[in-house]
Amino acid sequence: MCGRFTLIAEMDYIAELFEVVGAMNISDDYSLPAVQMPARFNIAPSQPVLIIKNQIDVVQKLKNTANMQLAQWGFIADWMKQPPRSLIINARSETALVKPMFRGAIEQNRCIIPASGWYEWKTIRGVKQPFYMSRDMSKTNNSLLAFAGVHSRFMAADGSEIDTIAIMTKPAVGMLKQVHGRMPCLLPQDNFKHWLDGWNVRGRNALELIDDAEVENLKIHAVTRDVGNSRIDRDYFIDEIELEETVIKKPEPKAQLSLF
DNA sequence: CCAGACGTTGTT
DNA sequence: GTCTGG
DNA sequence: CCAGACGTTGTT
DNA sequence: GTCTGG
Repeated sequence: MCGRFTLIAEMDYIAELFEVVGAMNISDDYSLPAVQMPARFNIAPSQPVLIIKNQIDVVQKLKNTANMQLAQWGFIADWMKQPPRSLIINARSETALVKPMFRGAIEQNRCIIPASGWYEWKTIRGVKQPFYMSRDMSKTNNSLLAFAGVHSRFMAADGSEIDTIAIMTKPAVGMLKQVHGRMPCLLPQDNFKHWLDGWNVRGRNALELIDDAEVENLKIHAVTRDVGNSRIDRDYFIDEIELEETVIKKPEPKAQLSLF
């Protein structure tokens, strides 16, 4: 699945990638970047994430064009009176069309979450070893990935509003299966516009925009277990480490003794 | 009819 | 084991 | 997603 | 809001 990721690119570079959908990252008075975000090597659930979504309630000239903004990672449906007791960080693409929680958002409130890569943990001989998935720059000239997401504006009991998102997931394909059974849904740049168009593209058609071709251009490597602590964000979290060292150091767990 | 849920992930 | 915080 | 807490008392 | 269980 996708429960931790990175976004390392310059905001200008991200904005450039999303110019195809009209996202410009400028404020309403055109004087400043609308959103700034430092390089992030450990984006965790509950934190603010950068998203691209279509504007539906702004001035007419920007109606249904995309913009960049921040949203909280942890989906809260707009009809909920209270946030769910545990964070909803993912939405299964296989079932989102029929789930009460996601049905509205997959039809009308789709968004894109730009990412430089993501982490998955695999338990190897009792050690929870994180791996980092990112683009292999020898196979592509664009470092950014685009996760498919759903968005919801939640109004809390006190009247305050927050934008929330979940990242869509699907069964892992190709080499990703070696590490984990599920993966984030990826969108090619050509499909950004349709994915975001909740007016003209129905949910079932939007799901067909998810594309596995990008997996061929990914690389996977083991990284430090320090990344598990979401309170820490350091650039070395994405550095490749030798898997043997971390796994071999730990003693083999006691063999399971048969009771019979 | 009302009350209560509404989600995902993993499981050496 | 289970919940909370990030 | 993982890491870390998980409790009470009385207290200058 | 909408569905399920009782």
